[in-house]
Amino acid sequence: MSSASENHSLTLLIRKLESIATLTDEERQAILSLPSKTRVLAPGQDIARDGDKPSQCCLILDGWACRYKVLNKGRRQIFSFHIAGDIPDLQSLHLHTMDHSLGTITQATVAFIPHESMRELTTRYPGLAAAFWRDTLVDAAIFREWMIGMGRKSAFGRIAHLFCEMYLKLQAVGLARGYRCPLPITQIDIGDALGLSNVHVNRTLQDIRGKGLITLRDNTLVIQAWEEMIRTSEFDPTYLHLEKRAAG
Amino acid sequence: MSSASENHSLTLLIRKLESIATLTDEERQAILSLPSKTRVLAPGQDIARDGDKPSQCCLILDGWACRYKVLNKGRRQIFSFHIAGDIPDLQSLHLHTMDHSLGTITQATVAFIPHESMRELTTRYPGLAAAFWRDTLVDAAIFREWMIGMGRKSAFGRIAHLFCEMYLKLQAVGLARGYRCPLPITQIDIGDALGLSNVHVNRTLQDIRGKGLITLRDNTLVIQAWEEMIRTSEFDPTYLHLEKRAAG
DNA sequence: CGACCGTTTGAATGCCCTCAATACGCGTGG
DNA sequence: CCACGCGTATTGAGGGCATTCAAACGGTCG
Repeated sequence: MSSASENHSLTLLIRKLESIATLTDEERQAILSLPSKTRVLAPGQDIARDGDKPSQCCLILDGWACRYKVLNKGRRQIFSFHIAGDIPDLQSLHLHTMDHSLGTITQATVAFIPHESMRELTTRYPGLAAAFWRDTLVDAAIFREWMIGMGRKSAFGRIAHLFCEMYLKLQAVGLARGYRCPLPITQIDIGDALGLSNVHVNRTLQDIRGKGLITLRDNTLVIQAWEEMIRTSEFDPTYLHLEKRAAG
Repeated sequence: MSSASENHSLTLLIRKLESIATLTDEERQAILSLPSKTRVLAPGQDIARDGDKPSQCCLILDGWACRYKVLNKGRRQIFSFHIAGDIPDLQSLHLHTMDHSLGTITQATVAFIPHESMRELTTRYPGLAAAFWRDTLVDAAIFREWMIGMGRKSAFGRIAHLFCEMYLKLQAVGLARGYRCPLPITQIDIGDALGLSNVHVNRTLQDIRGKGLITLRDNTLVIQAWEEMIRTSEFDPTYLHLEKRAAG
């Protein structure tokens, strides 16, 4: 939590924003001077809960998180998975009441940034406001793509599509290469994200594995047949709006 | 298309923004001086298509539109329905390539505003940028709610939830009252929005009607048992983030 | 009137769910 | 060091919600 290490944390934010926008030196400097507090959170810990009115937002530095909502009878819907560089509750800057929860999946390191500072920053630097705005728009684009899956695709297509998406997202921030990436989520998580039962996720995974398209062991996913995966899942990366390649 | 009528059009935009934010006189004036061209579009006409790179965005003045994407074998997913006051392709301001299409459902009157003008406006007035940003965030919140439906709710719950949502959205802009609202969409549209076949939508509608919860005739929806509707569909309006009531 | 689109109904199928039990992996504690 | 607990993964069986295919009905428009 020293000033030095906090600046280092915010470098990750700069890198993320530069993967979707062009920043001036002044804007970069402004980001580095954001106040932030870094915390290490245990797996399965909530960062913000449905109904909360947060006064800060969080930048994920390491580990995985997800946004979700719990319904009655224990049903759960996961809306998104988040990795290093993401600000999963950026929306709370302008939607003051949380309409869902945000929690860690793995142990995670996160940096908290006060809303007040973010508001000053975006008011002063319209270019940064646009970059952050864009980030939330990509978020929404991913929601739409998941809607397609849940509305119109088979379990096979949904799971394959999710794997392609996560691989590209991780690759974009240098956390994946060679069709290999970490995937520290359970089959229950996958089911809750895609609207499937854990039983059916299991059977479908066996199907995908059996066709030789992927391997998935020890929280590591290897996509062995990329072309076939994107074909059967109708995956088109346009919606991720990855205009530039981040450094690996 | 006279200057006078265009200013009148933009009054609707001011009213919409004031339902989610507070504007200064200067900001209101700035919106009124936006250039715009008004067009009347036929039903089923595309405003922007998947893959397009629009240079303007559109404000709906009258009629209904929807965002959607077509997959192979004629499958279609509708992401959202839009009514007067909405700017359904506002995202194109910062995501330059359309990852889905936008089209009319009914005959519709829309005002087109150049991206360039929107960018100047949001750069100059951070408060307006925040208001527009907030609008896209509410959009995303609605996506999340639809994901819950498609992932975890029955056809009955999904349809009932959609009806509650559309009623409140219409009420917020003065287009509905007394649990009665226009609903100019086909059962096919409902199915494509909620991930159901038109056949099952039809049977489920009969079920909902049979229970005396609604009537739906001549493109008019009447919610006869609001409490029961929100209970069975687990509808909680928080996600719409309607902080203020717009004038009726 | 005929064409067309949306609605309605029937029948058969199927994808996925629920319930249930077993197996596996891992960390904790005896 | 092994037993135990716990969460996850796996397998089996049965059932249900929703789908697909098909056909008939109804309203609107040219």
